[in-house]
Amino acid sequence: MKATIYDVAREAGVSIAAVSQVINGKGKISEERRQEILQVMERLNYRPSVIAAALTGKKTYTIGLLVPDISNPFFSEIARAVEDQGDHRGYSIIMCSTDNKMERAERYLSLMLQKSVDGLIIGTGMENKEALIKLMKSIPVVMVAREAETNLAMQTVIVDDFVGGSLAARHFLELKHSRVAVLAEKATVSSSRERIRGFRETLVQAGHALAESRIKACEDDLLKEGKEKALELLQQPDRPSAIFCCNDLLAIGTLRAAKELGLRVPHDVSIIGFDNTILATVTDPTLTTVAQPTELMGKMAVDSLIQKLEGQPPAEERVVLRPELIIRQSTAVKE
Amino acid sequence: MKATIYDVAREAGVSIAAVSQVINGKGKISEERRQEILQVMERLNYRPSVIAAALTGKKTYTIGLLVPDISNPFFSEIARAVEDQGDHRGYSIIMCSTDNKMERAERYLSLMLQKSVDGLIIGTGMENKEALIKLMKSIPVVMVAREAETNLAMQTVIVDDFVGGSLAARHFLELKHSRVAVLAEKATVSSSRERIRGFRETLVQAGHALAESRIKACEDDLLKEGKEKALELLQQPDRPSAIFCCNDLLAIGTLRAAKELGLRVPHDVSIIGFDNTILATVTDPTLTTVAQPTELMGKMAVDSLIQKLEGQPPAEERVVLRPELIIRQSTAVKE
DNA sequence: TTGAAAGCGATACCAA
DNA sequence: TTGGTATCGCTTTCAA
Repeated sequence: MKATIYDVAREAGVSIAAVSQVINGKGKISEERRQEILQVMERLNYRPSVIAAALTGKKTYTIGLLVPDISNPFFSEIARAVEDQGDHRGYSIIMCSTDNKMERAERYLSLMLQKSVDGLIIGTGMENKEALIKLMKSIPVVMVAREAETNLAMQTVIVDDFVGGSLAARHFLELKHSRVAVLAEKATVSSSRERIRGFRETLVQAGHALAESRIKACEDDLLKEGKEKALELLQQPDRPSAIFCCNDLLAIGTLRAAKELGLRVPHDVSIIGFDNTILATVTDPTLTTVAQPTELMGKMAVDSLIQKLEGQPPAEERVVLRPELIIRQSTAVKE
Repeated sequence: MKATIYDVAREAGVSIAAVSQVINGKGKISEERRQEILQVMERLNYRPSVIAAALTGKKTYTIGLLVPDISNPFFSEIARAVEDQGDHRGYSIIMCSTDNKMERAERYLSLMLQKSVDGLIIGTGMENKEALIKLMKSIPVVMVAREAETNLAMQTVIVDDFVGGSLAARHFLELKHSRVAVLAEKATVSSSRERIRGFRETLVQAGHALAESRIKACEDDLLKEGKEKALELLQQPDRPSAIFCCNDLLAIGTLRAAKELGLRVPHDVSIIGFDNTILATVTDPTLTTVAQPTELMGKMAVDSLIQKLEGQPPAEERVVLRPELIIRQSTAVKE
């Protein structure tokens, strides 16, 4: 069996209180006793139980991370950054893929609460405002890469999606594309909405319109549905000469649709993605995409959460990072 | 504050024991009382604390998952499968990226033990045999996608890496390539070793050799180092006409190296990857690769672990799945 | 069928 | 400085 604090105390001939003190480095203890106890701990290969400590009010040093899908490269990159910074600060990460399903998200949230995680990093939509508000009363939360759907004050680390969409539109305009379309995630995904808004507004300012029929949204399997919807867009009368995709996965679906229709990218149709995941660098052609500072976002989210956990003065509430357009081969001047 | 079992008991006018019984559905309780208590629990929005329950000997319903890197698509796909099946069976997943560093792995392991996870799924190398043996005495472990480096009996869900390497070699041979090279992960990674062994053996049986100088290994950043080492291989005198890469990331590095040298794939050099991640489907050209049944592996690892946790008769100890060669565009008959 | 009480492993307060 | 002890929230005998 694993050694407990009692075993250590007995072996060392002291009280458990003494042992607890050396574990936590608090209280007064003679250096002599401390060393003795330390040795016994070593000998017994003793490791204090986080569970037991948590029961007395200490933290579990565990953070819950909610994302739509850990196997989506964007989120696995976020997850890696979160894990690294968490580890660095002494916290472990429990991962939860919600598939953008509110039901899954809520089940996971309730579970995280039961498991007494110290805090939550949420990178998935939270449509249920009330649930979020209630949640925040019981546990510190920071949003990452997604906006909270409430007007509640809450820590958020995000990229400026509006600007991101605008960047994409401007690039298309510079390349003389005005007959454009958008492939997005479903409307409940806040980041997609903002990206579209930025995209459209920039278009409108330049005197162009973006009809609703030129926007298609995908529910679930981004790759598969993305291709299907892209196929629809590319077969519309007066085919768009450029498509803005709200993430790299969708852009790949579009790439495939174009190929299937015998359209050349960027010659016949230009494509812009979003996220700048590893995928964007390996496709054929490589993807012009709007980059998010993934690593930084993960790191800042963790720091922001831990700051809250440790009761330090909250830092900036909203951190809005700048997206950046990475121009590769999937975009070109309109023929 | 969160409601506790005491709150429920008081509100319902019963003892905490009674409440505990309805939580766990054990013991004898009149249906009437049960309903009353259930209602109070509902009203107080009571959720039993996993922490407290765990302290009394129950499980934490948490599994630790160790992989080299959660942002490597192969492992994020495994992770997703593990998470889904875990969730399905009522378990949460704590993720740990080890970067194939024994030091990180051991730190994480000790941490998982302190956090009282119920079991471990290990998908990263465990070079330290003794540590592994000791580990297995204190907690159920199943290996996934990696062989344990001990002769200890342990649950393992793996693909036949030897056959995988052999599949690659056979494909090259059929395409008349005999001047071949290998790009691998470092020698401590068991899967790479086996793949190379299978590759070489098949080559040898066909009367060809594979010189040590034709094998390069990467330590860390697979993409970056992969490209560097591939560059070296492709600049050797008597340049290899085909390269077998031990995973898709390395294959992409090789693709880049080839491009940098102005070599066309597959015209000038054929490339085979391993894993069949999403990456293999989007590259230019798309990658011929050896596929692993990722989803199945994740699922089986979880089932196997939970079976152990729940003290059921252990199923098969070693599950060896068959890899499959997926032929795409990165391989062709030698000129 | 119900409840009192003894742990589980650690923390922290209070005496000594 | 040290140690005794109540406590955290829950499970589990064991009597009643």
